[in-house]
Amino acid sequence: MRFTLPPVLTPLPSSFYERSTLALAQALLGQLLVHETPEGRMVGKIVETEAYIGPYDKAAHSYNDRRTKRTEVMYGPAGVSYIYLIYGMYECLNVTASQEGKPHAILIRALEPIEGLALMQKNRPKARTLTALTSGPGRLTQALGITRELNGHELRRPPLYLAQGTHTPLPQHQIARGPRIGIHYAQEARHFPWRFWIKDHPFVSKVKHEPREPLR
DNA sequence: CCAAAGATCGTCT
DNA sequence: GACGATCTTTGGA
Repeated sequence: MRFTLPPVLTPLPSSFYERSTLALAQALLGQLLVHETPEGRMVGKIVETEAYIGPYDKAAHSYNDRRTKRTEVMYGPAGVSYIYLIYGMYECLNVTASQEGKPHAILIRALEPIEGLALMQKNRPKARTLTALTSGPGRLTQALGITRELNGHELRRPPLYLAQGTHTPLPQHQIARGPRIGIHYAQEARHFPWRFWIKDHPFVSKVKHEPREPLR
């Protein structure tokens, strides 16, 4: 580890979430996701996000006001976890956004591991490279041990919360944006540039990178 | 009740 | 680049 985090991290306040969904998707870049478990604390820096803006976004679970048991937390206040199972196998973590009644959410797509690397590896024995540990929405939840049990959790207290990153907010020139991943079915919405990532960051998912160091 | 599809990932060719 | 794993959610009969 290149640097050490303080033993106590302070959760971001609720005011952090009070901004437009697209602004929040960018503000989340560089912030820390913290999961405290009996086995230890794991911390990752958020490097990639995607916004889902319910009512008029065909890629969103809440499109066309599809209010169901699953999407219920999207309709609540901002700063709450929305965690669902995808493809019968992987959990995806979102942060709810916008005001109550507006079903917006931001998918966390990739992290850079900051603390608890050994525990993450234990949680994800299939990862053969360092980036395969947390680069992808299904990968990062597995690495940090985040499951649907934490759905609906307010992300301002243990065991799962967000904390301020060291160089945030990031300067605009370090932020890239483009179409979202894996939503080919969403017709016109698949072109919306609602995916954000830290430019040239090696942990961003689904892009060509330099060859990886093997992870033993 | 049943069928279909999915905000993914690892493995194999 | 293709394919299968795996199971919940959803919508329609």
